[in-house]
Amino acid sequence: MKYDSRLSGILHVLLHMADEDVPVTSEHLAKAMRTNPVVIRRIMAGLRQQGLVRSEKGHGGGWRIARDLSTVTVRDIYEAIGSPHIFAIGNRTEAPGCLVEQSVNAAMNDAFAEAEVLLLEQFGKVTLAALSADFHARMTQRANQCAFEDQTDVA
Amino acid sequence: MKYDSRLSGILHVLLHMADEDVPVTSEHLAKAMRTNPVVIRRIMAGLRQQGLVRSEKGHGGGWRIARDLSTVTVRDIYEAIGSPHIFAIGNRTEAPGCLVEQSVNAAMNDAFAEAEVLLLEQFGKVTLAALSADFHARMTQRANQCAFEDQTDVA
DNA sequence: TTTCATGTAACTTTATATGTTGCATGAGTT
DNA sequence: AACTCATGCAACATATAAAGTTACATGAAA
Repeated sequence: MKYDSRLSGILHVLLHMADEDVPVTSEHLAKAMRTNPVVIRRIMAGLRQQGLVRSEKGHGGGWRIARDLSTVTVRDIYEAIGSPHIFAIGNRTEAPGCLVEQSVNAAMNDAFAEAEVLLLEQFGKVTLAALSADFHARMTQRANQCAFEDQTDVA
Repeated sequence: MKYDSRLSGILHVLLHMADEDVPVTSEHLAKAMRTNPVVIRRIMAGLRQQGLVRSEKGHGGGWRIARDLSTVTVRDIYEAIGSPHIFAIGNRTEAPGCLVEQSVNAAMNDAFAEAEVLLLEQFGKVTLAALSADFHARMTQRANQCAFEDQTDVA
């Protein structure tokens, strides 16, 4: 199955950025995430529009987080990237005139709607600050690996 | 966006079948759903393994529902087709050694897990009998169109 | 003015759900 | 027995969207 990994990818990138005092380049982030700099820019472009990150060109340029981590939730990020569809299994829409289809869709939509509400509530409870704290807790536990710089080789 | 429409497609097909006393051919179902008979057979093959439907070859053959509609829930169907992934947005798994990734995944997985439980609970409450009843209620309301046979032209 | 980094459009690749063809198998009909 | 109809199934083709890539323009710092 194929996933739209933008959300977790973005969270990943933001947490890496949060641990840097200087702007981080797309290339650096791309290496850490084993992807392409352009993909990073594409992801970040949307977030910049929402004021979540800033970009700087030229020497010493790169990406910086624009807001306090404690004021941004996973839900904010989700909405900043355009609230993509959450579910992989959806309703057929090919025969909207069919009453059977309408009955099925009605039942399914109710279920999906409730699950979506719950999921977004959960997302709303998780701040980037909390994620960062969790990450640092893991870091001290296993003081061995990771940290952003290592990602070039490891991640 | 692209959906895995198997679940709603199957529900659709089953409800159509439920309204027929004789076996329904793959070709008939395919026309009703504007798809290919082979696609129908592919879908139904899994359900037959679970004992939800029966198939008969040759003259007068086709598909028949094997169980009482009131004993089958949407959740049963979902599980019968192999419990496909529910969410379109998932976790990256490309850097499992990265602690940032682990933190992100942990938080996301919790949220997803809760939403999944809720969704499946909802699915478990909806029987095929209930869906069928809802369909028939719509039928009597708008007595004009639909019914299975019409699907050849309309649906 | 050279270097470095983002900005963006256009294109390519890849994954996968879906659609299609062809033929084998088995059940009923004539 | 021969014929027709339907499923069973493998193999191949198509469509679509995410992800990756290339190329070049723009702007900032050295």
